[in-house]
Order: sequence, then C-alpha cells, then structure tokens
Amino acid sequence: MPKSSNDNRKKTTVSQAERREELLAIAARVFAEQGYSATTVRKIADAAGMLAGSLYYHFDSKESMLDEILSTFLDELWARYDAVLSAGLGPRQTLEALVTESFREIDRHHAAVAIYQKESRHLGTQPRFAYLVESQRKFEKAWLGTLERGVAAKVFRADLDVRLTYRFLRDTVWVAASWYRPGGRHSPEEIARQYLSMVLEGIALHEA
Amino acid sequence: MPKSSNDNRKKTTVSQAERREELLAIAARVFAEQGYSATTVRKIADAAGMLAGSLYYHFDSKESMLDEILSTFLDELWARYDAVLSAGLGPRQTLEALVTESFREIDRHHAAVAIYQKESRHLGTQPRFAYLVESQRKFEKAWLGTLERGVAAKVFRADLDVRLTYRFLRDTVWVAASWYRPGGRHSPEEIARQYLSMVLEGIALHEA
DNA sequence: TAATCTACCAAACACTTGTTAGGGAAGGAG
DNA sequence: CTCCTTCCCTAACAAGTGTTTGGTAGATTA
Repeated sequence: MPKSSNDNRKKTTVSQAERREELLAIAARVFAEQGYSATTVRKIADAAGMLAGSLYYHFDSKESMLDEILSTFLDELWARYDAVLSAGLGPRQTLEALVTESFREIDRHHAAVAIYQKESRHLGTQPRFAYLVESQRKFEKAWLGTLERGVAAKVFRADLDVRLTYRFLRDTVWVAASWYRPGGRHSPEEIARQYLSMVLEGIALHEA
Repeated sequence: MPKSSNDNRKKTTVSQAERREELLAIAARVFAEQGYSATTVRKIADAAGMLAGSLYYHFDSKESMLDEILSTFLDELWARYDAVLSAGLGPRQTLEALVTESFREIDRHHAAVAIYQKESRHLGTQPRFAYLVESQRKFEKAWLGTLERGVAAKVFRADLDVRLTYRFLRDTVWVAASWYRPGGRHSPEEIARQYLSMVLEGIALHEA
C-alpha cells in the first residue's frame, strides 16, 4: 500500500490489476473442477506457476479469492438482470430475456457459475457470504414475479404450482453450467432458444 | 472378524448391520450438507455422538463410507430403472415412469442424491469411483434411447436437439434434490406429475 | 464364575492445511 | 550508479487432517 500520493506507476498499477484477474480466473477454474475446500492453495499456485505463499502477495486469504470471484460474477449478473427487469417487457418476453441473459452469463463466467452452483447453499450460512442468500431472494422475486404476471395475463398456464415451476426453471438454467463448455457446438443464444422452446411449448408433439 | 463357524450371535450381527446403516445415514447427511471434503471425520463422529477414531471400528476409511453410500444408492436406483426399461412400455410411458421413479428415489435417498449431484463429476476421475461414470453412461443410454424412440414414433417433437433435451431432463430431475425435503408439502408423485406436465405440455397457455 | 466379544474411548501418529516472515532478483526512477 | 518498488521464493509455523494402536466397561457365552 503506497502512502505517498504520487501516481507515477501507471503501468504497474494496470498490470497488477490484470495479474489479479488472471490469478482469479485460474483459481476459479480449479475451484470449479475440484470444489472449493478440496482445492488447496498449493494447487492454485501450481496452476499459476508459482508457490503457495506467493499468492498472499495478491490476496489476503483463500476465502477472499472465492469471495471476489463470486461477488464479481453476481455484480455483473444483476446489472444485466436489472436492465431486463426495468425494460418494461411483457411476462413472456421478460422470461425469454432472463433465460437468454443467464445462458450468456454461463458462457462468460463459466467457472464462477459452477462454483456458485456447488457451494452457494453451504456458503450462505457464513456472514461473509450473506449476499449469496440475498441474491437468491432477489432471484426468486424476479422469476416468481414474472411467472405470476404471466399467469395473470393468461400467457402462462394457471394450473401449475408457481413455486415448483420457478424452481424447475431456475435449476435447469443454472445447472447447465455443469456440462456447458464455452466455445462448444451450441452458442448460448442457441441453447437459450431450444431451452425456451422446450419449456414454453413442451416436448410432446401436438398435432394441430 | 470371527474365524470360528458358529453363528450363535444372531442379535449382535443384526444390530451391527443396523448400526452401520445408522452411521452411514448420519455421514450421508453431513456429506450432503457440508460437502464431502469439507466434512471431517470428527464432524461425523460428533453427529453420531462418538469420537473420531471409533468410526474406524465400523469402516476402514472416510472414503469407503462415501463409496458405500453412493453404491448402495445406485444399486437401488438401477434395480428400479431396469424394471421400468424392461416393462415394454411406450416412449411416453417410459419417460413418465423414469421421472416418477427418479423423484421417488430422491425421496428415499435424499442425502445420497445430493452428494451424487455435487461430487460425482469430480469423483469419477478416481478409479475407485469409476462406476459413477459407467452409471452415467447407462443413464444417458436409457434416457436418450427413450427420447429417440419417442421422436421416431412421433410422440415427441423432432425439431429439438435430443442431446440437449436429455441434459435438460436429467438435470432438472436430479437437481430437485437440492431443495426437496422429505415429508414436505408435495409428495414425490405430485412433483413428478407437475414436472411431467410442464416438460411435456410446456408452461405457455395454448388456447384450443 | 470365568472367558470372550462388542463397541467404544484415549491418546497419539504422520501428514497436509492455510498463512506468515524475511529475503532477493529485476527493473524503473532519480 | 543508487534507491526503491514490484513480485516472487524460501522456509517455516500452528492448527487441523485421516488414521492407528492399545485399552476397557459391559454384555454375552460357556
């Protein structure tokens, strides 16, 4: 931490932030593959080509790496979600936009989503990660609200338990992170399109 | 291990097996809540009201507890799946039966399913847990085959990517273990019914 | 009653864990 | 050339890890 007020190290400041992101990306990948608590700081350091102690020059704990990975992801996610929710779309269009943004987010923050999927429930009990629980509440409010609006507008079926439907939607979207590989055969938009078609129209064949 | 051939300790033999199952149920619950590698043998022992070392009278390692939990679950699952698959049902009825059996299995082996969901991908790389990978292959064959039969019989839509559809179905069914609580408001059969209705008919309202 | 077995405890073991402290090479700044 | 900052290494620490060994109260058997 510099105490003097001279900002003459522009280049090093930039590369420090870049290195930080680089290391976080590596850590996120290992966390996602092996699970958070099965991941040792030595494994992260190995993957980054350095020794365990050296990580503590950039971060002050293993937990703070996880924290930064998850909060960065959630911040970006909610920026996009909020944009969708305040766009004044109808229920069906809102649902479609939320699903599409979700798959795009899986594409961008693949590792972070996988970590979130595996660890969020368990982490939510810790005070430091209370924002995970709050995020889930906002999540539920957004999706449930959209579904209920759709039922009221006779766009969605009224004979289904809305809460069950919400859980199915939420889980199926996010669990895709467990098999999705960025750069694969299907683009996020293509996956979203097929998923929405399946969920909205059903997979059964209805001869008109 | 008795070397003599007298089987005169019927009662202790029975209660030993019962105690084993009891301890496995406790371990499964802790594994499911905290994650396998975040769970210490001392936590399991605490939950069981004994000391860590005492667990090794019943089991020879922490890993073998996990192994027994997962393999017991998969054995029972496949017994029921095989019964469905060899019943000679049509594609739609097969799908419905598979889904229903899955939710029943979540009801029965709730903790084991949660563990399987979280750890199977990572565990599958270890030789000891290779049966997890093989099980997943059988899984894919059964579901994919049913879907393809349904498409050929014009029971399911032909314009969806079958592999994507399979993944959505599989994930949505099993991920329900993360929020399902045995003895809750909905029975497994009720959940299966609603899930099938949503997946087969879609959630959009179609005015006939 | 004496011998045996069951199911646990008490205490330690070797090892791994996250984390810290001091040092040093490289390179830019003066 | 000298100073200083950046970024990493070396080496160690204390706490926690799965596991083992020897013992023992209490029930069961002979």
